[in-house]
Amino acid sequence: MDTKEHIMQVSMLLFSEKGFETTTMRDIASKADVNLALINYHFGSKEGLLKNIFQQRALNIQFHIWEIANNKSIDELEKIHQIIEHYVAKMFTNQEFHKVMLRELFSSEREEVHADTIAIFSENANIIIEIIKQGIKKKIFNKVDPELCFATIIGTIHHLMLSKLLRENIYGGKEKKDPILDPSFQKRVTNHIKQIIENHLIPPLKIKSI
Amino acid sequence: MDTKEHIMQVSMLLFSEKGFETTTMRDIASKADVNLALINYHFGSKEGLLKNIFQQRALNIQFHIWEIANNKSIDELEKIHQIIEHYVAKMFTNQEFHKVMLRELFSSEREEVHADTIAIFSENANIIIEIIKQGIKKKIFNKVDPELCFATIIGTIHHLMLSKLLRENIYGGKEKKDPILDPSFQKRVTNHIKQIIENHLIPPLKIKSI
Amino acid sequence: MDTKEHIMQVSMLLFSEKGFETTTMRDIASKADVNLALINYHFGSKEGLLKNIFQQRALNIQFHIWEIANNKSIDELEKIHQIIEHYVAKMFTNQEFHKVMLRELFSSEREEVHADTIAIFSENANIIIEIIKQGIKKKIFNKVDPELCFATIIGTIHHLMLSKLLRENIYGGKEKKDPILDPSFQKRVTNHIKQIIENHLIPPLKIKSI
Amino acid sequence: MDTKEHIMQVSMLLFSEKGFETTTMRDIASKADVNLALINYHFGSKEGLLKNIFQQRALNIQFHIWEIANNKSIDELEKIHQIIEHYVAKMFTNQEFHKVMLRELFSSEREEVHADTIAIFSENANIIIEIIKQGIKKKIFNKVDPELCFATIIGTIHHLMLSKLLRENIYGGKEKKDPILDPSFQKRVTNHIKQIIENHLIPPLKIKSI
DNA sequence: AATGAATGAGGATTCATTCAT
DNA sequence: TATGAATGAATCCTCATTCAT
Repeated sequence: MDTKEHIMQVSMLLFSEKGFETTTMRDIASKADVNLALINYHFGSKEGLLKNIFQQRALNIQFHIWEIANNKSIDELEKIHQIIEHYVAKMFTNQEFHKVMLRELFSSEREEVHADTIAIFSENANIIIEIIKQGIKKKIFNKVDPELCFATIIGTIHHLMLSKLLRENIYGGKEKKDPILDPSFQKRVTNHIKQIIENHLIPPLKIKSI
Repeated sequence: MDTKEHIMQVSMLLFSEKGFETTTMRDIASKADVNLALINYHFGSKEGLLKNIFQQRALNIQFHIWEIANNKSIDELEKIHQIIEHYVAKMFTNQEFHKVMLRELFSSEREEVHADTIAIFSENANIIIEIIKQGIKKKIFNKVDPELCFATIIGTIHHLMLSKLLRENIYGGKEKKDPILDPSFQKRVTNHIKQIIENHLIPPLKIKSI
Repeated sequence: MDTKEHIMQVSMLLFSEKGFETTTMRDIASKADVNLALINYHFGSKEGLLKNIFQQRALNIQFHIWEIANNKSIDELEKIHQIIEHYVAKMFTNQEFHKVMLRELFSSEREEVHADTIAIFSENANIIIEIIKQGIKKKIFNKVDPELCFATIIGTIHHLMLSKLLRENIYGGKEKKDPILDPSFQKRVTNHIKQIIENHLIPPLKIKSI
Repeated sequence: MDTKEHIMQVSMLLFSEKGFETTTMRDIASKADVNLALINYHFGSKEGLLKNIFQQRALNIQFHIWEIANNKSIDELEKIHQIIEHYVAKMFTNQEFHKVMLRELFSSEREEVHADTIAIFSENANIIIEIIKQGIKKKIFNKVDPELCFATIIGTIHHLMLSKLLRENIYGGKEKKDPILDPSFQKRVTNHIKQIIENHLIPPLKIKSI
């Protein structure tokens, strides 16, 4: 269905901009230029629409993380690096969807969607946490706090998704321009996270002697 | 006015639990056990109520950060440490208010409130960023990315405020118990952020030679 | 058309269970397992479907009453008896249709259908009323109220069609079981109406002794 | 509340004319000349309005029947006569309410209301049935079918409530005028039911001999 | 300061129906 | 004959707000 996909695109945009409750069915219908009743025809309800959006997208995020984790030809540090790169890239290119997802992670209003989102999210978290634990076991990594390392990685990225105005003010430089679409900003963020995590994980130069 | 304060307390709780749009005036009136019309009488409107909550609370956060920044008897690293400690403590003890604030940081629906929140937030951000820049200038710190260091500090903390269910799943240990009220968790978080930031700011090779 | 007939059967069942307005086209389509648009294709509209159901069924009820009325080999009392028997039998075996009919008799919403139903019904009423008048004229019957005798006959039967729950409560005995499908209940009802009407129509003093 | 009572009056009229589902909240609001939202304010929902109407009225019907049943100074036949008189009078003067009630007796859509109505109705039925059983035991009455005697009494009355058009056609005489407001018709109905029931209950052959 | 009643705008959803194929 | 998509009108209800007291 072309129309169905179109409605999902439009509503994802609106949900990401205005939030779920603030976006009305009329908003969606008018922006997508379809009949109001058609949305209910295709998705059953407003919440059904949201669930549909999630089902379609949520899984493929998970898949790539899993692939990285199971790549036997790279070590734990490289895995973490690749995951960071992947996460940042996904968030920056799929902003709308990830804003919607972040909203549902935050808000527990739509219980079912909330629980589902948390479930997917937790699985990814555990993959990353396990990699770190493995690195510690192998003594490649310091004895860090694996869960909170995850919190730092994902928290840093999420923080940058919070608000356009915030990005303009803090990360937009002198011109206060939203850097989200600037590819060099994406690189800057990736590097920062990689380095701060590496500096924390890897023992800082133990045997520097003559 | 005792009643006024009572309404603000109750509504802050509700806003933090259910979000601003989902919380109705009737919810507030019934939970606060006051007449519906009285809320409008005191605060003018629902949004007026929100603004009132912010005005009352937002400033004193700012004040303490500013105080730390201007404490001439401590160096930049110590300033960063104290700020991290302060932030974590505030967030954990004032959960409700900070959830509401985080929501308004995220959502741009109520433009004025959003802008005000961002403004306050940005000021705090700049204070911290300036400290880091100062540290770099003094060559106490590495040449890190000051803005993104702030993103990491605040992002890590905010991530832990996102959702009770998330905390239970990822940070709740085997019993999956929300650790937010556990004082040792607060300590754990503080230490993690302090260390990860320190490892990143301070040149790894300090005295490691003969 | 097999499909057409099938749709009518299914919709009659639904109309009798839930009423006309409460039954939706979707209900019918899904229960009959046909496409929604097909119903409109065949019957023009929801009301068209109802009319079709009536046209198909209503006439043959009338016919039999008329036949009994014109049977010259039986007297008026016997005619009344046969009509009672016929009515009760029809109502009990064709419950669904008669519930729909009773509904339309009661509700004047769909004016045309209501008027048609009343028209058919009134004709039958008049046939019965005429028989009673004839009996009075012939002095076989007492000087009763012919119209209200009809009201009693038909009212008693209709009362038993009102509600399953009512039948269970009042006529279901100790086990509160709906007696409508029990053939002995049908006999009991027939006998009761026959007797009460006979006791009223026929002069009580039959065996004048010395 | 005067307004509340007014809304109930108006909606009872509309429900009796058009039925519950066909009557819209807008119909009620406009006919009662009140704001649409006010109805929900007072009654919570459309069904709440219906329930309110029932609660207010249903009980006092029951009370009078019970009083008659427990009057020790009159015999069973007199009790039946008084009940018939009472029922007919109530139905004719409170047409609207009784039409609404009859509708809910018939329709099982609003389950709770249906069950409540049946419950009240069944209680009244049992009072009457018990009187008849008592009469049979005392050998004042014939061995009739007590439940179906009740069906006849109430069925005859209900039949006359079914439809204005029906009354005009069958009971309206030559001018086809709805006799419901004609007091002589009420008397005629009362007498008919009294007689037909008496003829059935009381042994026909009393002392008719020399 | 406080209240119960009332309001108007707007919410999601459901409905019978129609269209294009 | 049959269908999936689409439509417009109408449904009940909820909301923040205001009014009179």
